[in-house]
Amino acid sequence: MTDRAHAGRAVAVRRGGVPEATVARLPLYHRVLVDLAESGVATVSSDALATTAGVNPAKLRKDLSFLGSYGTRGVGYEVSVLIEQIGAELGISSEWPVVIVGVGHLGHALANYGGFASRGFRLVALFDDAPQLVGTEVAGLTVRPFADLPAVARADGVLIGVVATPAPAAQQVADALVAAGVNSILNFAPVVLSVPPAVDVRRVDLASELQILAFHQQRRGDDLGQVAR
Amino acid sequence: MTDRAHAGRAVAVRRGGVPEATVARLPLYHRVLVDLAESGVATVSSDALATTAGVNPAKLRKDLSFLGSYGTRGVGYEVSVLIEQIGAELGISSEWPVVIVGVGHLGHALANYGGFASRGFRLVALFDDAPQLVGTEVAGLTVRPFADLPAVARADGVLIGVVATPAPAAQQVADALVAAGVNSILNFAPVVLSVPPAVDVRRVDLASELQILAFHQQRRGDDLGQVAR
DNA sequence: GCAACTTTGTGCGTTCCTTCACAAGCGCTT
DNA sequence: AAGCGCTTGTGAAGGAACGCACAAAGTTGC
Repeated sequence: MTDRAHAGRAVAVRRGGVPEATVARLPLYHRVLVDLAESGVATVSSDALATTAGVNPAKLRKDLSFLGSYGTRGVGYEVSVLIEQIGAELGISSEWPVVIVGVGHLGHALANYGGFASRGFRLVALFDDAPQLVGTEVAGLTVRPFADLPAVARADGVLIGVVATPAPAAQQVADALVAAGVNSILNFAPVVLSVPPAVDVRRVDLASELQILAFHQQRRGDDLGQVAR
Repeated sequence: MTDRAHAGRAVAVRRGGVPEATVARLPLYHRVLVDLAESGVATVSSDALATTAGVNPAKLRKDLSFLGSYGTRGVGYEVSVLIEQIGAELGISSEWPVVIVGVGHLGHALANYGGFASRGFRLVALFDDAPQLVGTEVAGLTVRPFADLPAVARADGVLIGVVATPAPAAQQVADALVAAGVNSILNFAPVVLSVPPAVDVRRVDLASELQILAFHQQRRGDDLGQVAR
């Protein structure tokens, strides 16, 4: 999973010491809960919520227990309360300024992704150096040349950046992001970024995901003595 | 019934028993190794490879040991051998036919992703029901109406599908994929898909990834006594 | 006010994963 | 051919995560 050993020893169950595995599931719970709320559901049991989210009920309860005790025995959880508590834990209350670098198809897709605001993010700028893109408007923002990054980053206090460039450009983009004070990077380029230890990088890679699926698929096939056609 | 039944524990580490955590890292190693090979590197030590991939050297060696013993003590690993062995384990040798449903910006980005062929995948069809898209050519393929899915899936033996539609359409797309014999789904839509137990779904969600980053960012800020924003 | 019922919160055993540390093995040098 | 330096492969220890199972705690109905 993640071997981002944050602070090394801080993982102990201190105040706010939510296990990494739990953190990774909180956004999922949040999403499911918001959907429930929109469907008019006011209260939900751990069993029902766990089924919807596709996890084990006991695991769900334990995850939620790290945030505090917000359930009512015999009844369940109030959806709105959970949404608020998970949101608080994830920092949705504050509004994180985010920049996207690279406005190809992927950058477009990300920029037009509707869920930024409702999840605590504000897209503040799009960068790309392609002349035919600079100056055009995408998702209500004007695409700016990458050279503008430092100014924007400092002006808006940007700490989170998304790399959606082709692989060859990714490393130097990351370097520039780090130099501009960004220390959380979401990397969609199929390369391993080299950054200072203080910078947190998450990598999202289509091919890796497909290969993991293919591995399981292959194993299933082997078990049945079948051959992938 | 399987080896698992009459084997206490050792067999779990035997042929085909690669731990899930290791499987998730193999594509990363593969990618790094291919990059090394293209740079003309012929041999690499676990330390060097681990540094490049950003993992612990011992973990890397243990991961590789599940595939067999392909290193030379005192020297390291031959890059080409590792690429081949990891490829074999991941099923890169065979060529998995893949379909993408949804040809918006994200679908475009995925379709134009160059790494399919080199990683054992062959993109066989793109589906979208938008009239202005059907019939157009994307990434060398003609976009087809979603109704064509069953025919294509059976003709090509498609077992892996990518959902790149907006959230509201995702569930029914998934249902159709399953009905057409697809049992590995990569889901980019921000919803939890409900599928039969035999179907393997992996979810890739921009917002979740950002929220995990934000959580760590927030925790770092808290540690320093800072306030977000 | 009490009993029956429901659901949470969690202690505990189990499994999985990670990391350390070192013996075994290989090539190079002398 | 023997010793030296380097790197792999892995035993073992320590953590982290999972999930069962149940007591605690609340609600509902009478």
